[in-house]
Amino acid sequence: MKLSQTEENYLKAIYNLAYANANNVSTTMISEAIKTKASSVTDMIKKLADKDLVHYKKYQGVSLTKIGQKIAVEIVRKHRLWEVFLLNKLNYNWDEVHELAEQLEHIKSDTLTDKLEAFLEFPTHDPHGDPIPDKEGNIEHHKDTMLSSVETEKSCVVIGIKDSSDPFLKFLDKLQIQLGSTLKVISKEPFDNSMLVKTESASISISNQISKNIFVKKL
Amino acid sequence: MKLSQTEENYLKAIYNLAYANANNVSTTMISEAIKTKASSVTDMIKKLADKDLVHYKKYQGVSLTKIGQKIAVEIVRKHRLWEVFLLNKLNYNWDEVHELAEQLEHIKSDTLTDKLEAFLEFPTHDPHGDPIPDKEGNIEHHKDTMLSSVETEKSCVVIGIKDSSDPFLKFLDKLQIQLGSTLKVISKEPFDNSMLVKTESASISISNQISKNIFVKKL
DNA sequence: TAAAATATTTAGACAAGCCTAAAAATATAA
DNA sequence: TTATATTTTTAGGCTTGTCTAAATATTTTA
Ligand SMILES: [Mn+2]
Ligand SMILES: [Mn+2]
Ligand SMILES: [Mn+2]
Ligand SMILES: [Mn+2]
Repeated sequence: MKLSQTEENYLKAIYNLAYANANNVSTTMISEAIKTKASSVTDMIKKLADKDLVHYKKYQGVSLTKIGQKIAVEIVRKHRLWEVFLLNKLNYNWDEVHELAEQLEHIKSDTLTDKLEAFLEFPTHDPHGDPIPDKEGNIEHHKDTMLSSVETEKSCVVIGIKDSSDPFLKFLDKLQIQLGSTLKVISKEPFDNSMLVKTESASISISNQISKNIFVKKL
Repeated sequence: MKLSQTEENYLKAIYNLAYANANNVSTTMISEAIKTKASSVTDMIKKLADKDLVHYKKYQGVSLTKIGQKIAVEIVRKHRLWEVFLLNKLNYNWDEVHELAEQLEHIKSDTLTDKLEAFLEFPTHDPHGDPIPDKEGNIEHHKDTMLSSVETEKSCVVIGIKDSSDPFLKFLDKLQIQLGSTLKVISKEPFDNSMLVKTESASISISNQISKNIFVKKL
């Protein structure tokens, strides 16, 4: 099945939204993710349903079919591998790779992805800590431990970023927080759920908004 | 100026045709290169002329403007750098890289091409011996010595392939002729302009059709 | 140089993907 | 349980890039 870039982008958006929200994905959610109007989404959903890539009942939202899921995961795999390439080989920063990967993920080839993966020596995670699906589409998801749920006095290691938008990544750079950073929670403020955290280089106050977006592994 | 992939492909086609033919490029030639109908070409030519990328007078064919030329060379640069990447880093063969580079050349970024070039350690030629334009668009063209014009008893080194289509490249593989191969012309057949050539591994008869498509440097 | 052949352009149509405005369905609130 | 608000779909239209068929210009041939 040969899909257009646009169709691929819809599938990926539905995949990501379904993963973050479990249930059926609404027209409006997709329209926000893709930055188009809801009416355009309805049009596309019908096309995808005709191709058996999504389950669709009018007014009830969509979910991916087996095939749709498979294709979406392939795109995610390509996206994340290209991100690794851009960071490791071309020396981009982690806040620059996403936009380029959005383009590169649509390159069509039967062999490219696997060759790229081998060249990168089979990375397991992308620059934002997201897991890279294997050739067969298997993917090892994060356990959902967020920094916000770490107890006072406990230490943890940063293993992923939930919101990997440009500004957030740049902000983390300023705090000198990166994948692999060890953080110790000094104290928590019940008032606003902010926490005082000791990084390798400083003690900083982190709002709940931020600590809810950092995946960690407790030590 | 943000161009569509299609517009970029037209500019590149015009560039290549103009380079191979010197004068104005005809509608039909473009339609054959792009594999579309002449009427579609006329439409696109008008659009490109409106954007000042080509000079166009009805029925007189087109030529690139300064800006059009600049953009075309940038695309050629990207195409050839990606071909080097695919061959050197991902271990593709020289007959497989072109199709993928056709896609990769359209990736948009202010920084990607230069970073890729640096990563590849500033290659000067692509896998088919074609010169890679530099950042400023300067390009060192082949001197046009073809194998067909080498005299009997003289030796030469293969430095480029004029027709770098799949089947021709595969054929050269079979003959064990590659970039850098040393060839010695044993004899020439005036009858059909074929030649007997000694390669590193064998003596082979080469038709004029073939010897006209191999760039060489005389020794 | 006139007729025939070929090349190019125009006219009208279509699919993909998007939009706005309006209608219909669903969800929320009184 | 109605009334109101929100979401989703439909209807109709636009742009890009393509096509076929027909008209027009240029080139070749006689
Ligand atoms: Mn990304
Ligand atoms: Mn990522
Ligand atoms: Mn090529
Ligand atoms: Mn090439």
